[in-house]
Amino acid sequence: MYMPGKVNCESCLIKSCAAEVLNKQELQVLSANCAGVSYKKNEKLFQQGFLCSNIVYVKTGIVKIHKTGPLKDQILKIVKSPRFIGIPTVLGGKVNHYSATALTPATVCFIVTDIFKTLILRNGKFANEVINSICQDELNFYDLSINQMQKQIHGRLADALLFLSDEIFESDSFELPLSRSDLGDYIQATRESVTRALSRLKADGLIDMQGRQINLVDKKMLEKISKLG
DNA sequence: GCATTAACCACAG
DNA sequence: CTGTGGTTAATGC
Repeated sequence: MYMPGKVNCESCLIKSCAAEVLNKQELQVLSANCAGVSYKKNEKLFQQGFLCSNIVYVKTGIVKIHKTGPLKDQILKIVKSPRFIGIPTVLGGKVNHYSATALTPATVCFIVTDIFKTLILRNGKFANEVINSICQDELNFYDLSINQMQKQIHGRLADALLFLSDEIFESDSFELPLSRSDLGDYIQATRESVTRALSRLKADGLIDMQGRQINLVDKKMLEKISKLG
């Protein structure tokens, strides 16, 4: 997982919306306090309960945000690059309240916390972008929560498949980056229930599936299941 | 009661 | 890591 490298934020092609509004001098400061790191699949970017020293910007790859509760691990959300993760931790505390793990190979920039805070204080536009992304996150999370609370397993699974298809892969056919058990941690079900629910979808001809290769055949129907719960 | 849902357990590839 | 089957507790007619 180690391969820290210098980065140049000015010429970075995958700048965040927030970094987009920084001026030249600010970008130079950012570059000087930013380190690029590559991760392999299943490597942890940071871990719950550990001191957090940096803010994380995911440049490429897909990452899961997860947290160990009283009983088991739960996946809070799956995010696609480019995206900041861990802003609430940086602004709200010193210890990670959750973990982040790469689901695919990923490249990441670590930004020194103090620099991030300084940019927020100095540049209103930057702060505004950061707030926007936090708000978006919160609204999305409300939706996710309410859906998970009120739907039963078929609805939750349909939600997850549609989410992966629409938001993450932007394709009807993709390879699941999660094991059955992980998928269970994501939709609040056991791995057995996930297996059965997936088999059911396959048997009913709504999806095609070989191992982790998924092809959404009847999206309309999946949306219906998602709606009806 | 009876059916449905989904977790738990055990065993097998 | 997955799939399957039997069992079981909770919930709703």
